[in-house]
Amino acid sequence: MSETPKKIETSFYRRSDVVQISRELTGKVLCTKIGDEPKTSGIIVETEAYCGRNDKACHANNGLRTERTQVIYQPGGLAYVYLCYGIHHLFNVVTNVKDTADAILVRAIEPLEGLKTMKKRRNADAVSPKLTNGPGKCTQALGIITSMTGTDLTGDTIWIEDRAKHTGEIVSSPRIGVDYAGEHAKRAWRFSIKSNRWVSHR
DNA sequence: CATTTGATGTTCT
DNA sequence: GAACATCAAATGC
Repeated sequence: MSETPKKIETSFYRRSDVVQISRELTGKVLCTKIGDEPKTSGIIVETEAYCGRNDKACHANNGLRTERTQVIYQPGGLAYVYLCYGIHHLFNVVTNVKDTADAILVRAIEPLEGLKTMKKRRNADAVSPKLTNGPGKCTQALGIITSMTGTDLTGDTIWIEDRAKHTGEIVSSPRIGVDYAGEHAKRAWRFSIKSNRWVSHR
């Protein structure tokens, strides 16, 4: 009667509606297995959608194609990890087909497996919301770093599982930290699980 | 409590 | 040289 963890496959990521995928991603389980360390995982409780076309908040807005953003143009199902403010590694899921620059930022998770390892990586002595309730904290707890950009999410380093687990109502709200995007910053493309204590707050 | 500020490094102009 | 999808510690009530 165990739940059968099912790894999400490529077809899930390659659909065209990044906002819809972003919504569906909440409640799924993000997992990592880095080197010899134990598997770590957590329920995705907060995501944000970024669309390459006509979205100023996206790094690859308006066809901007650089060394950093090229992975977003790859077919869906890859990881896009980049360094923010010189310190934090932010993890995104690349979606849609080749040459379309859509991606989803994972902003917060609810710790599930490998708690001891995550605490060690975060240099924390207790499991509390502080452990993973922000995009930079998630990646640190899961051991994700920028060199993992381009990692295939159907591989055995970073992947996402679909467990039919009850989570909660999904609510949408404006994206965070993208005020520079003008009108586009107001788009309600952030999805989170209602009343979940692991969701980030501003 | 709320608000401010320093840390930090890669990317792009 | 400026900007940046952030965090934690310090300061001000």
